[in-house]
Amino acid sequence: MDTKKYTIKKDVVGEPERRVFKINYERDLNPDQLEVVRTIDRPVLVIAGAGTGKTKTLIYRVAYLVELGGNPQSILLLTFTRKAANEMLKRAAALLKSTSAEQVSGGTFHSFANMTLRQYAKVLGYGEQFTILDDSDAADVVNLLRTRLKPEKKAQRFPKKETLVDIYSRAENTLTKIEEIVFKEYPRFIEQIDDILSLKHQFDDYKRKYNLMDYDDLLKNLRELLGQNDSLRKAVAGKYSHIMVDEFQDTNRVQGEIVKLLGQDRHNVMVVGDDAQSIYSFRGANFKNIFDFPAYFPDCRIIKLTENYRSTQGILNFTNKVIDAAKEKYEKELYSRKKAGEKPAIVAAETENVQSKFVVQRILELREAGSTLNDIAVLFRSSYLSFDLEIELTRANIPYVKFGGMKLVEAAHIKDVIAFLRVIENPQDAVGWHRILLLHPGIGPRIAEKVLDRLTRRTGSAEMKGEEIEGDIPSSAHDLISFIAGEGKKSVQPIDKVESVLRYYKPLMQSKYDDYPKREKDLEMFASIAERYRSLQNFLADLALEPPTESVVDLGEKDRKEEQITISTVHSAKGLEWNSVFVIWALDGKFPTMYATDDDDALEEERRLMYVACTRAKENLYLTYPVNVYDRESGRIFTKPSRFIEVVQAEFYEKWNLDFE
DNA sequence: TGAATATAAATTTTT
DNA sequence: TTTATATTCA
Repeated sequence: MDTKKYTIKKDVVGEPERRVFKINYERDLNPDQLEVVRTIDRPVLVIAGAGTGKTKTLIYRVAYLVELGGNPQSILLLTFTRKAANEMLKRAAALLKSTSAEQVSGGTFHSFANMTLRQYAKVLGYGEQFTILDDSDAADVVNLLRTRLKPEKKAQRFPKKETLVDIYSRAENTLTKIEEIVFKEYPRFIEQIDDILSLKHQFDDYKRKYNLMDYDDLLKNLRELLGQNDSLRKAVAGKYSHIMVDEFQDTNRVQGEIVKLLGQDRHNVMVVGDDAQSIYSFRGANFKNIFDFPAYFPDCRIIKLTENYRSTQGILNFTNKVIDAAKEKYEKELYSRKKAGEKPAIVAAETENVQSKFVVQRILELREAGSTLNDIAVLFRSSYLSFDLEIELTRANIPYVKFGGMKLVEAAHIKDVIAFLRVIENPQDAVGWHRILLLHPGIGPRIAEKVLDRLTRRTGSAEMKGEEIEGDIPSSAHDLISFIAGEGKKSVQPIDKVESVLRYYKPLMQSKYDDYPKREKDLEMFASIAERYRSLQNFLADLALEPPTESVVDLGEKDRKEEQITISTVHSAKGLEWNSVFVIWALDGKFPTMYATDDDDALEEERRLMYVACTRAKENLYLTYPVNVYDRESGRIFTKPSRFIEVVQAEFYEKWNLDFE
């Protein structure tokens, strides 16, 4: 009997002509975008300039895969922020007129790492109920260890705890040696390199001992997990038919490695990025990941998106010039078919307050002219630069949300409450213990450590009882210990535990802070967030990984106001757009910040930051700066506009001179 | 003498 | 708002 071999081609489902799609991809997308959407059988690198419909293309690709019959859960979307991920999923669902796109897997690298590690922590010798340390927690641990080291070292000045954490974090994220980081970035501490290194070891040991992971550990451990165990990597990566990574220029080397490992077997990775918008190198991001991608995946297709749908040609001419001066980049000149529009305006104000008044008045005029407040944003380099403006906005009754800067979970009183919860969840959490012990009158660092010492000796065994801690410690410490022990035993919803903690904490807070009524509102806010959770562990993980992004001041009042302008740091404005954008403090010394002016790489990053800021604008762009600023720190007077504006020829902008009535 | 509290100084950007 | 230093208290 004859047998004949007959093969069904892999991409028969991929042939668009044969299927009827709900979405008309040819009509909605330009040829480049269409190619991105339809290239689903190999790695893809998309170089997408600002405003070129990057998000739209990603959404359409998700929709396309789902329409081809793909299971949404097997699509993994790694984005930079949860805000971005949610936004994307919502839009994809709307496009498909179904909710299936909401099932797409995804989140930030850190949350993905958290998810995976909770499952496989044991492989690495961790317990799966590990606690996540945020930056300031990590700094607290380092500080704890540092003070133990200190007594003999008092003569020399040793790096501050934040500096130490920064050094360690950079080393991890860029896969370089601590020695090298110190040598390059902090030469003044070279002599103390031995202490810095040994402290790092103690830090690592400590985290392991108490089952703690900081942000860097999440990534490092995920990479280790995928890199060292073939079958495990196949199990994790095998869950996904397609992997897409947004904002690839802002990934660091460890994240880059993770992407490689995930795509190693199936070559099913698509990454999107714009080297001109890389603004997170201070966190170890390396836009060279973009250049490395084709080297690692030689079969990848590179697609550039250069048609800009966001800004008028007038704004593009300006922003193209700003980025032109950059040293190393993928060449691409953005163009737009929108009308020429107004040229960007550069406005010199006499003082900071005049600058604020100008912005306020202009906002009111734009509103008169029919713009909604939601279409207006004010951007700045550093969060403190908006203080004066905020006062003027309030005075003029213009509602606003602020992004960037201090977040709810960073406020001291919220951190206190979180520390209580963490200790209840994980009694081994020494950092948490330390913090809540110090809240009690009569307990300072010394006594706190004494108590901790006795506690940790005990926690190895079953439960702890306040009475067992004998000796000369204040009765308030006994009260605290029995309170925690009591709460730990209860099996109730997270919100109930929060309520008990608040009852216990409020008197302490009132004696510690004079402005406690204001803080009580934050606590209520916090409790209402807790209500959404069914597990304390998830609640705490989310607080560390995906905290509410709005700043403290706005959270409570948010829902009252329908229309509001956005004020934001440039970093937090990434990926967003508005009709009218004000960039305030475009002053040399503030933007670029003077910390960057003697470092070429840092300066390049500042330039890209300015580029990101200006490309947020669709129609109106205003750059303002006060001309007479005395900087207390450096003792210098700043008078010149940002050097990034200075290089642009005068024909590409208008200069406005302010006059008074 | 050691430890808690009062006082003074300083502050980029974020998962 | 937090962190290093000076001062006061036990």
